[in-house]
Amino acid sequence: MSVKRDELTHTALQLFYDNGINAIGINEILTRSGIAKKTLYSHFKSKEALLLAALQLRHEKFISWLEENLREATSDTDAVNRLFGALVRWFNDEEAALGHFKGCFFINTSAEFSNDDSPVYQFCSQHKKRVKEVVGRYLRANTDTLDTVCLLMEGAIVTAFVSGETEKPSKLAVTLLSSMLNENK
Amino acid sequence: MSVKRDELTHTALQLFYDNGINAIGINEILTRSGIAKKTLYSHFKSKEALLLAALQLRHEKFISWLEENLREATSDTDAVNRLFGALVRWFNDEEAALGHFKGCFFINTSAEFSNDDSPVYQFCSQHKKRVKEVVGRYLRANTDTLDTVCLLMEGAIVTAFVSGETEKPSKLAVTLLSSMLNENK
DNA sequence: ACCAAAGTAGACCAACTTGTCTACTTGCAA
DNA sequence: TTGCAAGTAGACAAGTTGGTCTACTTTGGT
Repeated sequence: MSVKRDELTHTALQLFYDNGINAIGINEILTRSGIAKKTLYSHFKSKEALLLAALQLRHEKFISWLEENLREATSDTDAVNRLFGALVRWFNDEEAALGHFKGCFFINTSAEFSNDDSPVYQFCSQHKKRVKEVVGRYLRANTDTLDTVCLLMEGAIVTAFVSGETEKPSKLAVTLLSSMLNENK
Repeated sequence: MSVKRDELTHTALQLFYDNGINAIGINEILTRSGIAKKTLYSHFKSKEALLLAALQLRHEKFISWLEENLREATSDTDAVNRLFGALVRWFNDEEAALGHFKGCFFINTSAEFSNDDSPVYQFCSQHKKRVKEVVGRYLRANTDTLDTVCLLMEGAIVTAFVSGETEKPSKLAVTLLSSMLNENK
């Protein structure tokens, strides 16, 4: 695809993630990226279309980051350790691939587009499903365990974001899941 | 205080919670409440001041709802049951006191005011602390257990909001916490 | 009955919103 | 070399934003 299109999507993602969608106008994205308005509207039919592209980009970044961190997991316990270890690094801005931590872009965006049949909300919802699928691929345990892992993950992300607790929740999650996994052996 | 002030705060809370802060203009709040602009600005010095009042109102509503649901708890396990039972009812719009479920107002608002030293963000952060305090008052268990309860609670709220899963996460949380509480006996 | 406080309606302001359009300039391929 | 797609700058439209202000009306306590 076009390089300008990519630049726009990147800039949009950065600004949207940092400030929220409604707080950022199209003009700011243009100034920041140094691209003309006409060019933007030749690639995207509206601000919402640009937002969807930004969400797609973030989705891809997040999924590959996740996959990279789980790829070499040797057991369920190991996978859980790797997952929450990676999350803690993300919360502490030590994961360059994800940028400065500002919570989950999809949760944040849902808050501004919470209408059930908005494509934006649906994309966010879908993203969460996909994340669960990826995590599930690295867990031999049953579905309940997978659901629990994801539940704790959401909790950890939100707690890191609004309470600034970047370490403890993940530690608790790991010990909890470890004992859960050992039981079922 | 003034009745007009209260009406404004109520209307603002409803609209802000349903649509997000930046998506709602002052004029919409005025039309919906049938109150004049001058009156608004005689009670609040800015939109942000009105938002803070709405947050305060929601905070009070939420805390008393929580307290009412936990008040008669007879044990830690019972408290956990009551807590997650109440949450599920909230997710399913069966708790009139909290209105139509749209996730956690404080998480949602943080997404739009994520600057660390914004008073809005700080209020949201504080709210979470207070919630933990209240829950803690009904748990004899140690701090780690309290933290775990809150972690699972955040996870359940977010999952209900973006994935529409209103029952299962809470069920999982309850069984998890039950076995945790029995162990430590 | 009176008067001040508190309300009303809505004009107005300057800045900003998304999106369209014109007119001009590049860079590249046939 | 020509021609065209893809870019540029930015004026412009039409509407919305938060907030101020004037002029008028209602209300409740003494």
